[in-house]
Amino acid sequence: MGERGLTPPDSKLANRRRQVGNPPDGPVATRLLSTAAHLFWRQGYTATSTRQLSETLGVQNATLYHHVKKKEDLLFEICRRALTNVLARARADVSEADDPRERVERFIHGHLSAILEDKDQHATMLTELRSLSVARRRQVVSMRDEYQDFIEQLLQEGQLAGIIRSDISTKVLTLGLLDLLNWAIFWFEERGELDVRALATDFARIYLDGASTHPRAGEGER
Amino acid sequence: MGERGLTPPDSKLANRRRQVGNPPDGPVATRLLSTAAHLFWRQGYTATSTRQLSETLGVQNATLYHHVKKKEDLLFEICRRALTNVLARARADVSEADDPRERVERFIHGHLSAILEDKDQHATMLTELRSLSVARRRQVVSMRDEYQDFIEQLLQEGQLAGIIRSDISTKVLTLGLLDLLNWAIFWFEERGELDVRALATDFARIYLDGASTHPRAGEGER
DNA sequence: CTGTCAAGCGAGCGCTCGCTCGGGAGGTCA
DNA sequence: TGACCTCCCGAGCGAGCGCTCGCTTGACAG
Repeated sequence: MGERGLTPPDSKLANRRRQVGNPPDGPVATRLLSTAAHLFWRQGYTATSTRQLSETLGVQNATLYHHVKKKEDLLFEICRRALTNVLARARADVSEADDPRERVERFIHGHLSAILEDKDQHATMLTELRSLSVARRRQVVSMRDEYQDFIEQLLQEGQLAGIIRSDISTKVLTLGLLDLLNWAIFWFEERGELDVRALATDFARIYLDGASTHPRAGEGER
Repeated sequence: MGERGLTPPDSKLANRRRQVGNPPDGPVATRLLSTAAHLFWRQGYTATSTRQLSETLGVQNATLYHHVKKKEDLLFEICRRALTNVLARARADVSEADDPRERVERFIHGHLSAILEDKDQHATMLTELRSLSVARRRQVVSMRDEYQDFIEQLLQEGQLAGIIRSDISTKVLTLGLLDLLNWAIFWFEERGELDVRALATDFARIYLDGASTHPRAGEGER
């Protein structure tokens, strides 16, 4: 747009910008993915132009293409990292406990922390999958399936141990849990009255013990 | 907006189109919103061009603009209808019962049915809000808030009646429930082994009674 | 028979998109 | 010194975007 008027025609432009610290600062390469994720999440992938991205980074549009081959590469890498992160976090947290119920609780805390502490990345992965090419989408989906299998296994362990109900299929239990957790990303506020740990505790209670008081209506007192 | 398209007294217009051998059939005005919603949901709002939309409808791109003033009008109308629908459905279903727990169960069934039976429209509303202009987004968000208040009230009734736990804030209980229900839209398959009613029953069980087996010795009581 | 109007058309305007090109500045190292 | 590399730049290409234009067609009311 009107950015031509902001930057004087100066050959030492790059140097000067680095000294003065015009944009956010730090090498472009390190800020690239997080900046892209931020814009993609706020505006959507297709609605974010490479020009806006480079402007936010404080470089020319052409410079972007020194670091990346295509715009889509950014989205792909964001999705890949998001899933790698959350899987690593979940595995680590779950492995810290032996009790089946505690393992589920730890998963809930780990998953929620992972996605809410890097909302841009994870939200982009959750909402912009369809903008990837078929081949790459397949790749990401298979990573997502792997993650889903991990949770399914976790819940199945619980079923076998008798602490997770078996009258609902593991699949529905898994997808329901992911629904509950993932989409807090849409409304959770870092600065709100609720912190991540408290929310995770509440969600663990709702998911495991239910929103109703106990014992269940229809069984016993009323 | 596209309110004008209440279907003219079906003339030989459809005939003419049928003779020429053009696509799906029926007056453009009646297919406009559902076709748009379908494309928006599959590909995203920004990624769907007006040319692709008109091509799907079997008309020239210019004709589209006889029915609609701007592309964004379509998105706005889709969001408005989605929220009007789901609110009407929830109100109707809930009012059929007096028992607080049964009211919540009916809400779950009604909400899930409403969104899964018109996935295109509701999914578009859920995922493409950010593409609306500020003023219109505000309008849709306030409709959404109204709906959320309705649910919050429903759950609060339950809390007062003593059948919904009070150690978790009504807000979190509401948002958790909406998370659980809404995002089934991403993975639910019409043709799958699970039908909407069965899924709603499972989700009602998970939400109200929890995924763990009962009773939980010692805690969770209130 | 005529005037009005919804519905649709082909062409194309002004603009932005993703991406490319040839080249320059500065650092490293033989 | 000079060959090479990384990082960045200004300029701009072809394509596609949302949207508008002047015009035609067929149904129908007076």
